[in-house]
Amino acid sequence: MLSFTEENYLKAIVQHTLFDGISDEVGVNQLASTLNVKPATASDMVRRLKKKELVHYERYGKVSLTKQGQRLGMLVIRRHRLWETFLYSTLNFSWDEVHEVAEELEHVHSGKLMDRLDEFLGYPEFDPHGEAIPNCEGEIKIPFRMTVSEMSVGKPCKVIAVRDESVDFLRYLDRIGLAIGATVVVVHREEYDELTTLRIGEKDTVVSPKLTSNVYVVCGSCGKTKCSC
Amino acid sequence: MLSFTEENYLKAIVQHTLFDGISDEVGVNQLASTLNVKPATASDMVRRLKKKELVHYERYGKVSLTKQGQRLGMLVIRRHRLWETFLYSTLNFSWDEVHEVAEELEHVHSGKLMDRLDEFLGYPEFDPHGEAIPNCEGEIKIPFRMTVSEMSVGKPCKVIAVRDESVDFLRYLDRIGLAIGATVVVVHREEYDELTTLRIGEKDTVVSPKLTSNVYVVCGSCGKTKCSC
DNA sequence: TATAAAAGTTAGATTAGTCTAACAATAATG
DNA sequence: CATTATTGTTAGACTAATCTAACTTTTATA
Repeated sequence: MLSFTEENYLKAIVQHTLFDGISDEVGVNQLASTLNVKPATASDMVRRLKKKELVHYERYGKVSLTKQGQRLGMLVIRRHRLWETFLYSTLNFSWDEVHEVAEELEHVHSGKLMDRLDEFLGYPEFDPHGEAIPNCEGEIKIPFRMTVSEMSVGKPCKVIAVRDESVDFLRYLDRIGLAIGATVVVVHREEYDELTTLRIGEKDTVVSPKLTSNVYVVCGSCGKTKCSC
Repeated sequence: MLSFTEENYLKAIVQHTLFDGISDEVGVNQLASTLNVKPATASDMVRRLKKKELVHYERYGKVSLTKQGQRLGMLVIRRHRLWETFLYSTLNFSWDEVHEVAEELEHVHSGKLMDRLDEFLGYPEFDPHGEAIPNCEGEIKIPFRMTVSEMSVGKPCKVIAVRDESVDFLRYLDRIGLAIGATVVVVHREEYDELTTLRIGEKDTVVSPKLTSNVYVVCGSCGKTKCSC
């Protein structure tokens, strides 16, 4: 049985290698900073995960997941996302409240519980932030996704998910009317300071690259990520 | 914020002092044995709980709860019993499966979550074992209860709760048809070996004092614990 | 009431997870 | 390519929760 800490490390490694996927490996310092621990701590822990055959790792090298490590990490994420969905759809939490509570619920180790909850929720495909929910084997289809920052000017597109789950970010989106399913158009992109003017509904809002790079969209006409509309 | 361990100690002290209530204090060894730790461990821990002002305690003395300790212990029990009810009524777990999972869920610290869950469940008064659920202040009406072992011969009575939540015990009850709400009659009580013959529905079953002392009942005619029917 | 049994404590060790401070290896850059 | 910056490691210390082994206090009983 994995400890909370071990599960959090695996989850963080999945995020860096599978999801934010520039590379399938991650550095110890990077890991330390996502987990809010000092590099020394992460360095120790990575060696412990290696001994348990959950990660591949060599001294001064990068960290990547073994088959088993990936499976277990994905199951933590499955639990997290199913609980978020439950809190949002069944208990009427708002989308900025669910993450924090799910951080605790995700460590409850009962496969049966998660399968029953999944059934109760009607086998949802996505959590309240639009992220896909892994199946009970820890498998998931990771779609190639586009952010608003990569979207060409004038082309309507539809919001399908958000990457950042922080309360501040999600409340900000609520304020400017940006929700999952909303249609947005990049009205203007200022090269000088990278600010983007976004049309959401009827209203134009100027947003930062920090925002645009955290909102995933598909083409508004064909619904695909890569299209020629 | 309390640790899992601290919460488990408080819960155990509540069980011994408030619920199994012969006395409002409990010994260190007794505590150690319910928590499956060595006396030395419990002795240390009790001193830590005292420093946090959760228990009253003096060297070589007994342990009892402070106001705060009792409140926090009762809230753990509230969470446990609400989750049990959720697992049983919403996710269709059987009554012998709920306890184990609830042991993990009870440590999720979110008052809002519990209040919303309570609302979702329709403010249940009792968990699947017939035990009362404390309110969000940690308060509860502890009824004076009678067990089958105290019931007089020939008098029909109704099962309202069970004390033991172990899988073995609950499956045994299922097998002999003894459920919450069932009517039972003590047909015969053998003084020599304390075995009791119980009529459950149409069938007579011989049971031990271990069983009879773990099943709570009320009078079958008037529904009260103390009656003159 | 003296002694044995039960209950409880203390000292010293262990493991998981964390830290700081000093050091070492690798990568980036003038 | 030498120097600096970044990244990662090691050593030593700390806390929470546990253990064993030896010891002490309280309680029960012969």
